[in-house]
Amino acid sequence: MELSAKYNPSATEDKWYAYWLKHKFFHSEPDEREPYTIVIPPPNVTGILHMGHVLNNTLNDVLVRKARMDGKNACWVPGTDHASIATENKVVAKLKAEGIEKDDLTREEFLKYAWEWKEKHGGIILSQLRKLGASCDWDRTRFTMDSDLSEAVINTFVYFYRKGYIYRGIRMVNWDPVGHTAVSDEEVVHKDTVSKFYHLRYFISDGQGNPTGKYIIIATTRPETIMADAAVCINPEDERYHWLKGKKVLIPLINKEIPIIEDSYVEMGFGTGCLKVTPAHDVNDYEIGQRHGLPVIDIIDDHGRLNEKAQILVGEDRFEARRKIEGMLKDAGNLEKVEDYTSPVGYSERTNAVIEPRLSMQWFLKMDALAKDALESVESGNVKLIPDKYRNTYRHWMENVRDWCISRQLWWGQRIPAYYLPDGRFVVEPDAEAALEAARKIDPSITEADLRQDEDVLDTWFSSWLWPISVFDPQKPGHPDHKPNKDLAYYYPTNDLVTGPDILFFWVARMIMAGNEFMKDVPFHNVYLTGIVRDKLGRKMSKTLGNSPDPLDLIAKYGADAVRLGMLLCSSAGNDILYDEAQIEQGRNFCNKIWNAYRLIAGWNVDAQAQQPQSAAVAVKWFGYRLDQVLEQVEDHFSKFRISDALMTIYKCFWDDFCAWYLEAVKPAYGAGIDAATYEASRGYFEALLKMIHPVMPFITVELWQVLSDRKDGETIMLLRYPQTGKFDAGFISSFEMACEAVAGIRNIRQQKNISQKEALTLKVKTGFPVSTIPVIEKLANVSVETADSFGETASGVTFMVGTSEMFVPLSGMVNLEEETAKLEAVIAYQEKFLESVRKKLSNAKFVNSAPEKVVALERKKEADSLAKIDAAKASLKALKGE
RNA sequence: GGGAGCUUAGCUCAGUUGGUUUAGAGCGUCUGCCUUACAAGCAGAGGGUCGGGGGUUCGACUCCCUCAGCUCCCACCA
Repeated sequence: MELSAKYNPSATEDKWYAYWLKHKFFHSEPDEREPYTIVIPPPNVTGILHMGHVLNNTLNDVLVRKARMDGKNACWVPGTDHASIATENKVVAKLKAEGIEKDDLTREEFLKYAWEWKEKHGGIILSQLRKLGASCDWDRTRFTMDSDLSEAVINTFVYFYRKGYIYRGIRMVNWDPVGHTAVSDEEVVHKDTVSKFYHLRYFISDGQGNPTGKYIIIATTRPETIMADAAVCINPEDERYHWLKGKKVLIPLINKEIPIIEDSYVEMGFGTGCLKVTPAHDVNDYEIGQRHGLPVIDIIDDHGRLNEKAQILVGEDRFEARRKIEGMLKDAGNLEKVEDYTSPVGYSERTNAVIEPRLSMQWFLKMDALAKDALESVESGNVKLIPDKYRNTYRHWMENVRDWCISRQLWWGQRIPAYYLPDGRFVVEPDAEAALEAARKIDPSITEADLRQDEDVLDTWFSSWLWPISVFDPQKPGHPDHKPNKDLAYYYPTNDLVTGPDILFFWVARMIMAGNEFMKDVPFHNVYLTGIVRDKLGRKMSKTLGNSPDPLDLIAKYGADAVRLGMLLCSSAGNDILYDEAQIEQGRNFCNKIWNAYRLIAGWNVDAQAQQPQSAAVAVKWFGYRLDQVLEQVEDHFSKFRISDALMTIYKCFWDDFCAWYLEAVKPAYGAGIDAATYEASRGYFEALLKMIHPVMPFITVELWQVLSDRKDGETIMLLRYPQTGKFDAGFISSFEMACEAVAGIRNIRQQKNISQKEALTLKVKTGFPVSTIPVIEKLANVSVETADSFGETASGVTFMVGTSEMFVPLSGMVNLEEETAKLEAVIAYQEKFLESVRKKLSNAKFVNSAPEKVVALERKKEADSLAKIDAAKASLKALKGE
């Protein structure tokens, strides 16, 4: 069989993915094995794959594939999130492009469009995950708006309502004027924003509504809201303004009279010390207003435009109004000055619109009890956050949590199951029928037509917090007493969750709450928090910067395995990842390395007559031990979620140990056959390595495993047991390492002296050097090794050290006396200095007395080794000089 | 404003209860090689006073204090 010198991923990936699907290798059903469960962080149903998904899902897949090969019943549940606000925005935008306004549609009509969009574009991301090799149990794919999952959400709402945790009330909420909905505190991103600080003159009223000549100056960033002012507030301690007490001032432009009030909230040192109080449009002002019984004048509508209550600039967008009112104030003589000012401004995470604090009727879920339990779950270690540093952040959040605003003024999502009677009272029931029944208990004359369901839907996270439960048993949420079905009983709690720290509170904390509430158990035990993928300059990936590559392009160019390896190489938990295409190239190069190792092995012909050369026997023995040693390290890394360390350990084992040393040591001469023992051992090692690499690089390992022997249809490497570590002889391994150092020493000499590898040399080693590995030195360095007590006439030749062993290569006529002398003198100088520092330590009584014996013994060994090296170098020097 | 974290080779990072030589890896760099598995490769080499300063200790990259720089999270100062 002719094999190309390069691995071609595109020829193999789709083929094997189809094979896996055909045989349902990813599918899991409860059985007697130990389960290993991961639920996918459900991507937005309309989302497309980006680098963050690649990182996250590669990590998930590595964990799942490893667990599967560890003999566990691995189940990775995939699915998508309906992402109410994001999806609704996309649908609105799409309709707008077609000339259809959402406002012109009924709820039903809009939802029809939305579902059409979902059917058409939804789930694209799931098919993209297949390109990446994700081993999800696709038969279990769920969507947060599947009818039974939606039911679970409604039941949960009813449950918490009956428990007294859900209430309705007028609150100052974060209004998103682009999404036309309230958003939760967590969905508001504060960013320092450059704006203007307007200093406005508010004239004192003469009591008849006319301005006197006196005025006060008020500093504000939002002059467009002055029409909603209800008072001007000063600090009661502020002597500068005592003369104002009891007076009234006039709002510029509309000349409305408002009182001066006093409240200690006002900082005397900030701004002018006078605060305009606008209860409808600022959280603090609202609270001041409450304390002083001020009216709430809401002058901004759902779209962020001034309404008729503003009296002026009606219909203008708030920012346009700000711009215009500046001129109006100036013309009217009310503008004292304008300064540049930077202040934190809240933005909507979803739409990036500036949040408008606004009073409205919303639904809230009480958080204190839920948060207390969720905090305990993490504090007790029942849920481990990896890395651990997030525990502090988590605690801080949980201890300061506020009630969760769960209603959204949207149509896409689960509609709140509250039904209003004509008189405004309401009932909360799972469906309209039950609602009617309940309503009739209040008023027997109520008919179906009298009941009106709440227009709002629930926050997306109010469905995704049930995800680890509802994907298995949608009956359970909302019914803590319901007996879990077979799946839920088997798979819950899940094992690990891989997600980004940005949704630690949105999602992770709330899943823990829901788990505690409905399952009396946490939803997972380990939360692996990835970093954010950035470009190599450290910038966040974004569409506007254009610095975000399309993962599918990368997969097409380098192969899925290369992309996976590239992402993982630099990803320690919790650290941001600086993405660089060079890492993907490294992944591709590794694929080629594996591929070519296979080409070598596959090209060997067994010679039944051939005896195993000693060099091969030594290498076979060594690599067996080495593999066990590496596996021990790999398992240790995996157990601590040090995925990139595990990966690098395997990478080096394959590239350095296996290819550079093992294969070179056992490789027969060109055209010669290989003995059967070495051949079988090599194939076995190669197969073991394929298994070790498989969780990270599923495609190439499958491709090669399938052709390594005759495989039957339905066989697969992905269900084989991961290699197990065994006892290894560490002493033999270090003897082999000494041999490798000797080889490197000779290669070095060859390079310096320009001696071809083909030219055989003699290597003299002192008695005591481990003889077992000498055949490997002879083969790899092309030398014949002689052992001797002393090197005798060493006048022409080069010495070097391997550890404390002295080595000598006779090279008549090629030795530069000065060079060799200088080298040896440098060694002696270095060692003497080192020896001095060691002896200083050893002569310190405090050190010898208080340091552990082990450490002291080590220092003594250092001393002895250093002495040996100095002696050897001095002897060589003497010989060199012919003394 | 409050809190957390980071600062180790040109780059990205390890460094696991303070002690395996005078600190490691991958990538990049430099030198020599197209040696019949692999030039996307092979062989070799160079590169760091562990951010600055102080302290604790027989011993500090590791613990404490302090200064500087960076990052993230939380936050209603108009």
